[in-house]
Amino acid sequence: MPRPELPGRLSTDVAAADRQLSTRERIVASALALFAEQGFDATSVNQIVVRAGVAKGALYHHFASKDDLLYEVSRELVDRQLDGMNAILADRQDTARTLRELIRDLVVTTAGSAPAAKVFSRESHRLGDANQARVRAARRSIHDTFTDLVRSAQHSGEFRAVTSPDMVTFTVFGFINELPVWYRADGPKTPVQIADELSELILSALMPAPGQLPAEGQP
Amino acid sequence: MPRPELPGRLSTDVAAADRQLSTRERIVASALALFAEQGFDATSVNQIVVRAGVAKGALYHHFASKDDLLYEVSRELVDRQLDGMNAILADRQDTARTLRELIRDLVVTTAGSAPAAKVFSRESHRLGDANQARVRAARRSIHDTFTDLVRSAQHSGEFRAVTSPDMVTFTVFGFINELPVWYRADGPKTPVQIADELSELILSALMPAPGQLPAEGQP
DNA sequence: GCCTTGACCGACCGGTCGGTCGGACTTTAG
DNA sequence: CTAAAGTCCGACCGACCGGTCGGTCAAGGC
Repeated sequence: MPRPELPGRLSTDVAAADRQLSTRERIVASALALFAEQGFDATSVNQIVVRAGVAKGALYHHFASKDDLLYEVSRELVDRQLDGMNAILADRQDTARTLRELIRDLVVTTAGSAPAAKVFSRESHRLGDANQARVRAARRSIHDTFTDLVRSAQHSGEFRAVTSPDMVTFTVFGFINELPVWYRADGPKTPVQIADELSELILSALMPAPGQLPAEGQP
Repeated sequence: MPRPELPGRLSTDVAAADRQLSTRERIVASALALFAEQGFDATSVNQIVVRAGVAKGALYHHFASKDDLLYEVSRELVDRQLDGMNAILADRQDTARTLRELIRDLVVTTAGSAPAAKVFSRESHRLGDANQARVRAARRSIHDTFTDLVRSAQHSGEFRAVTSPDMVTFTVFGFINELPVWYRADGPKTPVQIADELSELILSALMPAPGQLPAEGQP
């Protein structure tokens, strides 16, 4: 009767940056990277645990299922977007400036979490019903807030009604969702520059005046 | 020794619309529908052949692999886009009008092939290297043509340089790629209306004048 | 010293997957 | 008529999948 090998700590070499992370965090980081590279379904839980340098049991000790792992990744991203939006909406300025800040935050957050954003836009439909509902609700509220902002500014005459408010929202979020596909951190433009160009494009269409933001210390 | 059942024509009830389609076309249609509903990886070749009302062997008689099926779906879509673009570019008008027509064709094509567009934007990265390269090249040429059009119009002064040309392209194609996610054929707007609103938004930002296209029969 | 607890290990399981293949039917050519 | 080519059938295969589970072990309370 062969005596089984004594189990012990694994000694796989995990990326140096992951050394200080907890087991749970290493699992999430591995999963995120692999989901972004290969897609959710094409990634096996074995690949995840090997990359994280843990055993399969560790994964299922921290998460109920592979789906839960996808939810964790999605939740982190959406929470970050939601927090940013609420912070900006908290100290409200004129609509044009608010819109600029909203776009800037969205672009910076998305660019900074490009893998998560890529995974989310590609795989969110693979979430289980309950998790999907939670994430979609948050997502929807972001969309609606954005649309309402444009709508009310068009009503008050601050913006021209070149198009319906939904089209503006779809345009902005279409851009945002596609960003992780082409954005490179070592590309020629910083996220802030990208955001400002997008704002300029949108506001040029929406502002009745030549489209320039009024000077900072306007009387 | 049990005598095996004699193989014969299947008598599954395929959707009436698919009756006149060839076996090959039925397979592609089934695959497309299932990929759009469930995703590429989550769809098994068994599901595809059952829905198409054929046996597995028929699928592998017409296609080398499941990947090939995804390629076929992608290729059809990209070819359609490419053809539309070339037709519009063939009888060249002023840039603004060309851009409008390009956007209109893109929106109409995408809305009309919403399942294929959805599958393509979600799963194109799962294509094998060779097929992926082919499709990406076609895609790239569409992007580049669009960008060049904007760039040259900005150079000549026909368009204002509110943003760099790439941002305009990313904005338009971000919108296009996201369209199959929210577009409903029974929604309040027709594809043409959607296209015209998008054109209006983009051109309002790009045109030096108030942003209105000059009246049709202008003196 | 002993017992509980939470973290983690890894062999193992039932089931499904993409893909194969020998053969049988149908159509076309001669 | 026969032969060859083209089309399609479906049982079968080995690999691999997500998930389970009996266990090990270090730390802390008593």
